Amino acid sequence: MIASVIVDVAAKQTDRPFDYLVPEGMREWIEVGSRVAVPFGSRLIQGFVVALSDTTEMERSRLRAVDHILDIQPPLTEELVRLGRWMSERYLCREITALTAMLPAALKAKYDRVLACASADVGKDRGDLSDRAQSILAWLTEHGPVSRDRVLEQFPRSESELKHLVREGLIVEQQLVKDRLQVKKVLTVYPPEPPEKLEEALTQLSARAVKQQEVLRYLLEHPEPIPMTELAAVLNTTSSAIKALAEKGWIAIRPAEVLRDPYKDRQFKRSKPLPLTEAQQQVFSRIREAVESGKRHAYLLHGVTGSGKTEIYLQAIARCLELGREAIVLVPEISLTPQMVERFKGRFGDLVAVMHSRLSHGERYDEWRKVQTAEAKVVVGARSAVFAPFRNIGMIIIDEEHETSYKQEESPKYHARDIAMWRVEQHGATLILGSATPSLETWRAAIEPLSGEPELIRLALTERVAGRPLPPVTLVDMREELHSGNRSMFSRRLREAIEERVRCGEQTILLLNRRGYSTFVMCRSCGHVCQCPHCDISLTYHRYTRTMRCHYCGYGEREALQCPQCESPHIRFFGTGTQRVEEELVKLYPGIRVIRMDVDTTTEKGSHEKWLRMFRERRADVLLGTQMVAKGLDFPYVTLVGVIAADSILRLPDFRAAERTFQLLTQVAGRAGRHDLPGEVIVQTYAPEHYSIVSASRHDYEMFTQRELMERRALGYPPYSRLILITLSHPDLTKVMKAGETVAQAIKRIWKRQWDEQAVYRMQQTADNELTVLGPVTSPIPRIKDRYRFQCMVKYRGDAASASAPAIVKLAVEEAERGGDPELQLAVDVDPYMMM
DNA sequence: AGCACGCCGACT
DNA sequence: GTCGGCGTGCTC
Repeated sequence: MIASVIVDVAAKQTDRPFDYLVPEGMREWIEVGSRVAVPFGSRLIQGFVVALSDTTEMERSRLRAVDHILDIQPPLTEELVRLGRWMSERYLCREITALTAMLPAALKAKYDRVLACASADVGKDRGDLSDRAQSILAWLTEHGPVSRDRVLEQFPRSESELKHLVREGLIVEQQLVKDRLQVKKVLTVYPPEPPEKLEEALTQLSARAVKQQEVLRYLLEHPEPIPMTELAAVLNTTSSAIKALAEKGWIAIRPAEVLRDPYKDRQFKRSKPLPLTEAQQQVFSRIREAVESGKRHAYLLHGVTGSGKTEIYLQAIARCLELGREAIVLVPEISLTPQMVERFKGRFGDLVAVMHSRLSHGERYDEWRKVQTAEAKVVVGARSAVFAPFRNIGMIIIDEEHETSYKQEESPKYHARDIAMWRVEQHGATLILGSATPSLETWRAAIEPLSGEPELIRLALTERVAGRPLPPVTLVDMREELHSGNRSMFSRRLREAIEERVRCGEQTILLLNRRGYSTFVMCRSCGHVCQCPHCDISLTYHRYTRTMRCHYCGYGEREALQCPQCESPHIRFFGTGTQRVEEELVKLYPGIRVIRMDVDTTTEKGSHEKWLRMFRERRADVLLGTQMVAKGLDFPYVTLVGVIAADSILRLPDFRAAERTFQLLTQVAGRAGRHDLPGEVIVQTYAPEHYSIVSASRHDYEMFTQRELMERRALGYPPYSRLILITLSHPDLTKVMKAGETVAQAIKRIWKRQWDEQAVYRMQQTADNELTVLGPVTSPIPRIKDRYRFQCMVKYRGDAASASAPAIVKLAVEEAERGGDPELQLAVDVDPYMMM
């Protein structure tokens, strides 16, 4: 039997399967998806089995054998292996990169080499060896098998000596492939078999050993193994009483493996399905029918904030579970709050596995294990949960479908929506994309299909549950504020509104868009802005450390006290950071209780939840923060939402800037007045007439979409085309420009060749096909870490172009790489979100 | 990506 | 004459 293996080396030359013999005894264990250790060159590395067969293209004598299998159960399914292949073609990444992205980090390989003396007397009478070699041998004899790194620590720079000793056969080297996984063990009490033996112990026990008697009686009644701390807790005693029994030999205490459960100490109130409104009911029956059909269906669930989408998800999942199938729910990282988890755990209890980045590696692995072993049937998680290794998926839900965090910005640069579409197809499952403000790509797929049937069917929820109205939105023109002499960042309107809430004990959420308004340091006398010497980016001011830092390369320097250019002392930081807003708030209303949530205050584990809990318990008047306060939060006493500067993203050089502005404003507006108290939203802006701001203030998605689609169509941007961004970087400016030119030319040439060759095929195409290359042009950040950056943008539309664009780009990039310049770096982003 | 192999200059 | 610098090419 031959196993084709994708090896754990993310390089172009090794990005293909390598064939290995499967030893006799391994045949019944090895599967497609198995993680194996294989010899590769002179080392032993990890790999994934992607195919099993009886044939190979290789000369059989040249094959080596699989060393061993690394898991009892394969971590990948056959479906996920195929998905990996597809991703590598679609996103132009290495196959191993795609496969690794599907697994918890705990399964990432760790390599270790262990050295030991070949025999005990090996160092004796070897006058031919160097002194150092002899002392290494002596040391190894004493310390036994030791990792190679440890030996090198003890004897620095002795690599060649070690190699020599191994070759001479004096030292044996063993290579290990391990994972980063730490299995958690707790001391567990094991009663004897049969437990009746304990009765004898009871008679022999001293009458004074009350606690020990209690322990025995408890174990007689509950003879299953129990963690020692838990036993001690139930009986209100300490481990010493239990240990005493173990010492007498009546019971055994052994460490046992446990799965970490990050939510084990929390009680989840069991919830029952809520009655649905008529609108909800209509939507639900459509989805239920789809799930019951067992065929692929895809829906856009377009519901205003507070329209009860989550309840529909819950009931649809319940139906899915009844049919014996599994469900995946994706939620943006930022809204994966305890509240959110509680809703799912409350309904489905232990059938739910939760996956998000705030879990430790171990916790994450254990949640993943629950899915793998089919102990869990529902996964609620952020982006990467779309790879949950289920075998019979009935439904995938992507909540807040428009969120940009579904796009991974590192390789593999996948979009969870694409992956979900692919998997739904494989499983004959139902896909639900939920949003109040669908992305334009999704909207168009539902409303304005390119040809024939729409890819998505739109289901709408236009009313909030219980008929609560959407809060009125007031736009405040900040230019007018300035003209009438108000130079503070708060308009009079917002100031009064906050004051009123504080007075009557209600709460306020304040949103500050930090992007585009970061705190740069500028000289007021000559206008000089402090910049990073390695990147073309202004430095960001950090108040507590009194430093200026570069967000791209980490460069930092002391705060400038005078202008480096004109030596004026009038240098200070600018921009509206959350800290400044907080300061001004406190100045305006002494004693006001403000919770500030931004990167600075939420890095610590659990701090995010801590702040939100504080706010929920009304121990603060104002919750002030960046984007993270805009999403998904639900606080009954919040009756005011203020947006400090609505248009800060609007000016970014990004064709999605208007869409992002609209989405953010709509989301944040939805935070007010979600319960019995009516809400109000105040939006401060310098562009009160911009359509994204006007339509958001009217809660009018269609008005926005209509206008925005017009703009996109006129400029040929997505969803009327698709993009591939190629970024090139090099320390040498001329070389990167030249490489960019090579790539652009190659793409044009290959496309033209295909076009000519496929003239017949083209005739059959109904949609017009087009593929153009923009650039090379300087990247929006022209230099990072002393490397110059250029980019080419490939823009294409039509079926034929869409089918071949990634492959064309791949060929072109390979052509540029063949130039052989090791300093040249190329990065490809298919369907990019960040144009930087 | 590692790692071995191999071919040239500076040392015991 | 050997050690060790890093350029080349391969890994089933």
